Amino acid sequence: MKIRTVDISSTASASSIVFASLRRAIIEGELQDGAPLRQDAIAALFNTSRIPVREALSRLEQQGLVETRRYRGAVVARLSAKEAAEIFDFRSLLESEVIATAVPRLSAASLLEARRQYEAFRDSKDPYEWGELNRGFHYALYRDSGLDYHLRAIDNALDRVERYLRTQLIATDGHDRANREHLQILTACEQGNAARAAYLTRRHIDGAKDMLLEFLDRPGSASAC
Amino acid sequence: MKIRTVDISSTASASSIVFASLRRAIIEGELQDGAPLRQDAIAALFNTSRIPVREALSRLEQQGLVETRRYRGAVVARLSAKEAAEIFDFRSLLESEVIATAVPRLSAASLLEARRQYEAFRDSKDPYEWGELNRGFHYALYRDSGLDYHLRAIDNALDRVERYLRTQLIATDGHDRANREHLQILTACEQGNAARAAYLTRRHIDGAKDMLLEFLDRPGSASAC
DNA sequence: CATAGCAATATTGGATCCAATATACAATAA
DNA sequence: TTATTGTATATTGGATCCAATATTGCTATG
Repeated sequence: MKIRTVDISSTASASSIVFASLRRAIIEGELQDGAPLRQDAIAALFNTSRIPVREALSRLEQQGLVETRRYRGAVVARLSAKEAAEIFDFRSLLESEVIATAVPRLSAASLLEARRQYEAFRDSKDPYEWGELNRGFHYALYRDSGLDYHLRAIDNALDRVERYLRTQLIATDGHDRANREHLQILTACEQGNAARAAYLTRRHIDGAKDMLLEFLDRPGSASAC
Repeated sequence: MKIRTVDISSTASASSIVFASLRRAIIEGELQDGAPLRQDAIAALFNTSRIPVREALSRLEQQGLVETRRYRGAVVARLSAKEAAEIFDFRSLLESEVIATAVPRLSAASLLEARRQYEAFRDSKDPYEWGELNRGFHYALYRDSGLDYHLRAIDNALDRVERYLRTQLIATDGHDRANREHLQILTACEQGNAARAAYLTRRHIDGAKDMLLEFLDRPGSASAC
């Protein structure tokens, strides 16, 4: 049959919808650090009961995006400069490895997709799109590595720091710089130079870390965004 | 006051007890691959309702230890040889980095603890202790790195493969080999040789991966343990 | 006899209700 | 007035109940 099908058994449950929405709200910075997450309030927002909310919160906690204290509720997880720095180091290590694995296997389709995402990121003026577009660019260059477990770990790590990354991109010339570096990485990939792609990726992330830390140190930038 | 106190606010909730117990049962291989996890049955075991069980299951799913299909329930997550291999590569990358960071900061207490754990692992005859003792040894050498995020990722990765590791340790001379390698790593750490500790750790994990894959390929060993 | 259709059962997802705990605030005593 | 105690309210954790879906087994029909 030639009809477009949907796997109904995998339609979203209430708890997965709440989970996805809260996750997005947190990584986009809409819910600020330390903001309390009241089960009742969230349940009311989604017109559901507290049960799916609690399930979503426990998943978010497992992922490190919220912190829960018994009988006191959940808050958006805070991130110290030290933790942020560590997560950037984590990404640097993993992403350079992943791209080195991917480059020899890169399909033409993935390269094309990467270029498309590169241009979309370059041309976007909306900081709230940057997170997705940035992920799209890097993911296009990573996916042919076949390292799914690594990719999930990278995604989780990005979830933790994305909002800080955005504030830094907004407040500095980070967007221009990211564009230049993306183009370099893309070029290395197109040339099949895995070592160079890995090196550039490492520098890309290390540089972002340094800029972020410098930015966080700057007085008055603590609670930006 | 001189009374022995307990932080009551951090006593365990039902769901966290169920979570910890199920996690242990899975990583120890007591619950086999693909085994169904019936909410009712588990709730009865713990003399509780299904609510904490569901929360525990959703946390375990987030961690990749169980797979859930809507309205069909949860099963212990299966692990293909390919995924297992990737997780070993993941550990290899992270653990060598972490130990390299830790070595220059290793305290005497941590070295002593590592030696204690090394001996306990060496002298243990009970394969079901090996997992904990192995973690104890490595963790003692990692903890001074201060890389908590990395350590959590390593723990999660180990959770996924520990039961396969044990079957392989039992069925081959893996325990002896691990002991020899542990001693080498420990010695390098005591000598403050970070690069060598990292190199040995990488080889330790890569070697375990190779032995496991070879073991899994061997006909008839598929559903061992 | 094999198979489609249907009913009965099992199981999960979610809603509502109750108990345990924390927080805010008023009352009281030094 | 200020610290302390008691109380009311808010909030979470868990139990029970109901609805939605999957699975199983039976029946009827070709």
